[in-house]
Amino acid sequence: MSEIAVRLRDVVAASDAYRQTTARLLGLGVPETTILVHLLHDGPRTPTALARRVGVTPASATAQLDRLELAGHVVRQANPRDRRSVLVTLTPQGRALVSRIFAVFSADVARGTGDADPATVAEVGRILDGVSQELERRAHDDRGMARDLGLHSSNR
Amino acid sequence: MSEIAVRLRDVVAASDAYRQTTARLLGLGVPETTILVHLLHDGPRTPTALARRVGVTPASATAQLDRLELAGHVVRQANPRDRRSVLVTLTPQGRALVSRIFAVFSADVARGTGDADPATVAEVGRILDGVSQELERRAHDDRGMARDLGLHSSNR
DNA sequence: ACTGATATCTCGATGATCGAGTCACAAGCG
DNA sequence: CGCTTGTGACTCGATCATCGAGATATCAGT
Repeated sequence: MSEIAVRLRDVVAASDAYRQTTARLLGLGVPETTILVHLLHDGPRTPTALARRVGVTPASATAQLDRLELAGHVVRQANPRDRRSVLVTLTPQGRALVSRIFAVFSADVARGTGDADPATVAEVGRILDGVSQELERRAHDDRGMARDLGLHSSNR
Repeated sequence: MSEIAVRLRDVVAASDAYRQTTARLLGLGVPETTILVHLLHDGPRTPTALARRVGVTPASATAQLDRLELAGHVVRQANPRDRRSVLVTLTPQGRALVSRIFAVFSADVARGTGDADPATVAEVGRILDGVSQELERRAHDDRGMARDLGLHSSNR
């Protein structure tokens, strides 16, 4: 149980280093690269939604998207459903780039998992899914987190 | 195989949000909190070693350690083995704080794993261990990463 | 002793990020 | 239909963390 937590800590630390290296080699920032990956898997999104996903303010997302757009990786399109908002979509070039990024990551992960049998791999996937959902849920539960961390005062 | 990579992406994304929330509630930055966790599990370390672990320059580590020291979470001690360097160690208060942080994280992870049987959990731990080692190794292999990402130009 | 490498810190400058304010549009109300 | 409230994106000024380079001290090997 705590075994898994320790391993996860190491995986997250390794992922940090991995993402930094990837972003540096591509000449991008880590948040920008994270945005690209989210766009690949989630489809077109508004700047505000991306900002929430990456954990920055919408003001920062504007600047990051400016950089990505200047580099030709994304474009802003009008949102037919809501004329206030903008849909950020990957360009073919951006899609090709992030596909390559994720393919390399997938290959590295597969190399790391070794030769586990498919049933075990499926089980691991199920467990990881539960963990990510729980962590995501907790990350937005300020009240509960503050309580469990032993903080009496509420916000900021 | 790619199944695991997708799950890991979600786990890392959730961890990002989780760490941001934790740091914010504690009145610390994410890098500072990361330093505390590393100190808990790895024992006293030099500023340079911590900087490498967290992925910042030693100059930034100096400022982060200043903040942590000011808050009373760590102290700098002379290194008997090398008088150039400094050993950063947790204060009792800092140790208590980061223990609480990790205990909460562990509980959340355990809640996320659900009621998997011990054998499966052990297998998951083994696989995660392999993945973190592979990612760590790759993160420091600029040459190979650049090649696999399809970049001809070498450095920076 | 000397040389090159390493560790830490300081300092100035750069740059990203944030908060507040602005404008445009949406949705719900009477 | 007007009116009000809420939401989305952007701009701007200011702040703050981070970086690169330099200075100092120490180590290790010749």
